[in-house]
Amino acid sequence: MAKKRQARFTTEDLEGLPELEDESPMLWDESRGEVQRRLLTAAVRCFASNGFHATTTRDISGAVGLSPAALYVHFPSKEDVLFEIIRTAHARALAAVTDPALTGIEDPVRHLWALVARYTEWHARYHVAARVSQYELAGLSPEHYEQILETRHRTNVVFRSAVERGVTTGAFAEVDVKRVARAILSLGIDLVRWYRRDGSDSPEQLGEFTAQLALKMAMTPDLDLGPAPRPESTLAS
Amino acid sequence: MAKKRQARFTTEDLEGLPELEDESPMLWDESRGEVQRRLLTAAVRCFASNGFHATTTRDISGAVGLSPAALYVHFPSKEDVLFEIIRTAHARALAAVTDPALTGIEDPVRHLWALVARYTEWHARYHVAARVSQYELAGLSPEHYEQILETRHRTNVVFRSAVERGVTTGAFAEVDVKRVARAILSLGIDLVRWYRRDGSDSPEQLGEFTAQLALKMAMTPDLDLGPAPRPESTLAS
Amino acid sequence: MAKKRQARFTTEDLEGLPELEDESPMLWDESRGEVQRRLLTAAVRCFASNGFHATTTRDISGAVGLSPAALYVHFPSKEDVLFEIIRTAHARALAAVTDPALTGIEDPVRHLWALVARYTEWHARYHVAARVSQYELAGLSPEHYEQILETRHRTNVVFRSAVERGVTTGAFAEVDVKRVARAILSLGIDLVRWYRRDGSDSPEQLGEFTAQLALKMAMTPDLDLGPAPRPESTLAS
Amino acid sequence: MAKKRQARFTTEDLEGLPELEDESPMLWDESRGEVQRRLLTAAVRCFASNGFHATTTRDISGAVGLSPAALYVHFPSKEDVLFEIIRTAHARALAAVTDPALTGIEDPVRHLWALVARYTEWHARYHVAARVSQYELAGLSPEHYEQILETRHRTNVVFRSAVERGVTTGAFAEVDVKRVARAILSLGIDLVRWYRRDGSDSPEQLGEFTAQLALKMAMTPDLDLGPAPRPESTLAS
DNA sequence: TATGAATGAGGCTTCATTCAT
DNA sequence: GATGAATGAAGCCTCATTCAT
Repeated sequence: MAKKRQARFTTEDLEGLPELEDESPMLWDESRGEVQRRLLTAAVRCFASNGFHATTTRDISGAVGLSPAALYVHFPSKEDVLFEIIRTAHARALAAVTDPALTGIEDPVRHLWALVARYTEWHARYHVAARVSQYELAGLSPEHYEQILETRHRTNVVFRSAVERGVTTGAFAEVDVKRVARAILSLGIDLVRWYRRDGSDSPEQLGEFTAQLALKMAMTPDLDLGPAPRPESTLAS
Repeated sequence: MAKKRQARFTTEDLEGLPELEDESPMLWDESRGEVQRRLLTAAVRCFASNGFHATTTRDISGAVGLSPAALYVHFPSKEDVLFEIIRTAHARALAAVTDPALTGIEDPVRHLWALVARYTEWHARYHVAARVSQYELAGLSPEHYEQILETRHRTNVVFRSAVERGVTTGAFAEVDVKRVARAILSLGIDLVRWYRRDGSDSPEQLGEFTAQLALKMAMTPDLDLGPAPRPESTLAS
Repeated sequence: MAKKRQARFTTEDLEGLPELEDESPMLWDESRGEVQRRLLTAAVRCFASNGFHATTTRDISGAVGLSPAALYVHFPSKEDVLFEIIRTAHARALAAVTDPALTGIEDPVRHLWALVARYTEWHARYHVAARVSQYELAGLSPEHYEQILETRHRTNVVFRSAVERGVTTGAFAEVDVKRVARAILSLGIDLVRWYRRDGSDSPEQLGEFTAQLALKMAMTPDLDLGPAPRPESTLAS
Repeated sequence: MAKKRQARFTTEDLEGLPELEDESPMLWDESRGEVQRRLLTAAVRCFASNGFHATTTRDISGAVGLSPAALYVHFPSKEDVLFEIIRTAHARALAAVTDPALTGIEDPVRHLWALVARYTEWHARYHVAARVSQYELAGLSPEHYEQILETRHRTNVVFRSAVERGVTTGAFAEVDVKRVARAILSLGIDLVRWYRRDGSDSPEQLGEFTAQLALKMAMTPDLDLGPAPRPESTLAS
C-alpha cells in the first residue's frame, strides 16, 4: 500500500454522505459543545471504517473542517476520543437493557423478548459507533479498558439473569444458561460486523427477528441426533 | 502521549507463552519454508492481540528471533503477510464446509448440523487466526480485499443453501432463509471475539452446542407474541 | 516516487537492447575475467542511467544474471566497481591523447585538430562509460577521487600545451590559452550529456566536427563588437 | 563498508560557508515563504555537492536548522524539492534568453552574441543551482521529467533559430546549424561542471568570452585540412 | 564460484502532539 | 477557539554487505 491506507470510506467520501449513515450524532450528551459532538461523530466514522490506528487526527478534524490542532482544544488526546466513544456506546447499550420499563416485565418470555429486541435494535441503530466500541478496544489505555470491561460485565449479567429466570421458572427449556446467554449476545453484537443501514432490515425489524431466534434458542429443548458426522479424512484442513 | 500503544500481549509475552495458544501453526501450507511459517504464526498472534496497524514489523520478526529486515526476505510487505493469513484462513474455513463428506449428507437436518458444527469448530480451533481474518480486513489492499470477499461470498452461499434445502424439503420450519443463515454465520463467527482456549468449551463441544442452536433456529416455527414491549420513555437513549 | 526510482533505462530494458549501446565492453583489460567484465559493463549502464547511488548491487548483478552476493566475489565493494570504471575511462581517454602518433605531429594546427578529434571521438564511442566517469565522481571515496583528479590534470595539460604551442608559434591567433583550452575540453566532454549512438553523428564525424570548431576558436582573432547588449530591465531574472 | 557516502561538502561545511557561494537564494519566487526559500537554497547546495540520492532530508532541513520532519511542512516530498529547483532553474534560464530586449535585436551577430553572453552568464551566476538542474534530472519522477524536457526543448529552439537566422541572412558562414547550436549550448552549459565563483572569471566575463567563441564558430568558414591524422596503431585504446 | 538468508544502518515519510500567535 | 509551524519518535522498507553452504 504505497498510497493511502485502506480507505474503503475516506474522509472525502464521508463528506459526501448524507448527514448521517447511522444515528451516532444522537449519542453524545447534550452537555458537550457542538464542535465536540461533531468531532466524536467524525471519529466514529473514521474509526469504524479504517480502525483506530489507521485514523489520523487530521482525518478526524479534517472531516469537521478543522485543523488537527483543533482536536486538542476539545480532547486531551486521540485515545480519549476513542474512550469517549466506547464509554458512551457501552453506557447507552447497558442503559437500553436496564431501562426500568424492561426490567419490570414479569413474564420471562416477554422479558427476554424485549431485552433482545432492544439490545439488537440499539446496535443496529448505532451500528457504526457500536462497531467501534466492539472492535477497537485494543486502542484503549489499560485504565480505560478496565473501565469498559466493567460495563460489559454488567451487560452480560443482565442477559444471563434473564435466561436463568426463564429456566428456573420453567418458562424456558432446560438449556445451558451461560452458553445460551452468550449466543444471544453474539447475535445482538455480531450485526455490527455486517449491518448496513441500506439493507433490508430496519433496526426494529432486526430486533424483532433476533428476539424470535433468542426465544427459540431458549425455549426449544435440545434435539438428540447423536454426534455430528465427522469425516476423519479431511479433519486437518 | 508517547506511551506505547496498547499491547495487552506484547512480543515478550508471546515468547513466554506455551508453544501455541491455538493451532495456527498447522494452518500453513507445507510448501512454505519453516521460517515463513513461523513468521506467519507470529504475525497471527500480534495482529490478533494488537491489530494490524499497531503491530510493527519488528514485533513480528522479533517474535521469531529475527531482525526486522528479515521479514522482507520472506514476504514482500507487511500487508502481504496479513493477506496470506486472511487468505489461508478463509480458504481453510471454506474448505471445512465444502468437504465432500459434508456436502454428501442427504438429510437436511444432519447436513446443517454437521455444517455448523464443523464451521464453528474450525473457528474455535483456529480462533486467533480467524480473529485476524475477520477483524483485520481493513488492513488489506483493495485488490486483496476483493479477493477475500469472493471467498466469503462462497461460504455464505453454502450456509444459505443448506438452510434453503431444509425449508424447501419441509425438514425445517418456514423460516426466513437469508436471515436465519446470517444468524447462523454470526454464531459461528462471533466466537472469535471471545473464545479462549482455556475456557470451558473445547472446539468440538462448542461446535456441537452451536449446531444445536442452529437447528433450533431453523426448525422451530416462529412464536407469536405480538410486538415487543416498547417503552417510549427512554427510547432516545 | 512510490514505485521504483527513476528508471529511464532499467535493468529489463537493458537486457532487451542489442548487446551494446556503446563500446563499453571493449574497455576492460583482457586480464579481467569474463564475469568481471560483464559486471563492469552492466554497472556502467546502470550508473549512467540512474546514477551511482540510485543503482543497487542487485541491479548490477541482476543484469548479468547473478545474485547480489556474486558481485562481492569479483569486487570488494560497489564503490570499487565505480572506481574501476572511472579509473579505466580516464586512463583510456588520456591514453587516446597521449598516443605517440599524435604527440609526434609537428604542425600545431594539425596537432590540435588530431587531439580534439581523437578526444571527442573517444568520448562519443564510449559515451556511456564516459558519462559515468564525468558525472559520478561524487560517488568515489576521497582517496580514489584524488587519484582520478591527477589523471584529469594530465589530460588538461595536454590540451593547454597544444593550444599554447599554436599561439606561441603564431599558428593560432592571440587567444587566451587557458580559456580556449577549457572551452575545447568542454566541447569534447559535454557530449556525454546528450550523445546517443542512434543520432546522426558517428563518433568519427563528431570528432571531425568538433575539431573544426576547436580550430576556429583557436585560430580566429577576437571580434570587437563592444559589450553585449545588456538590458537592465530584466537582469534579475 | 559503512563509511558515509562521499560528502565533499557536508551540512557542517555548508554552515561554515560565507552566506552564499552563488546567487541561488535570488532564484526563488517572492511568493514563497522565507523557510521554503531557505530550504530550497540548502537543497541546491546539498544536491550540487553530493547528488540528489546521496542527500538526505536531514541534510537539507538540518542546514536550515530544522528537524527532518519540517521539510514536509513545506514540501510534499524530497523529489518535489528537486523538481522545484530544476523547474525554476530551467524557467529562469529560458526567461534569460527570451527576454524581449534580446529577441528584439535585429543584427544576427549581435543577437547571437547577446544570447550566448546572457545564457552563459546566467549559468555562471547560478552555477550551483544550474548544476543540479543539469545533472540531477534522473532524480525526477517521469511526469516531472517530461515537464522539464519541454522547457529544455524551447531553449534549444531559441539558439537554433538564432544560428539559423545568421546563416540564412549571410551574416554567418555556411555552418551546420544544428551542430553549431548544439556546440554553443555545450559551452554555455558545461561550465556548471567546473565553474567556481572564486576562479578568475566573473559571470559577465565568462559570458563575454563564450559569446566570442560562439561567434567564431558561427562566422568562420570551415577549414579544409583533410581527414585528421589517424594512427591505426592505437585505435583500440 | 555462487547464493539464499540475514542484518545493521539508515532513509523517507507519517503522525500525535505542542505552542506561539 | 483555532491554527500553522514544528518536532520527537517511530514505522516501513531498502540496501550494501556478510557468511555458511
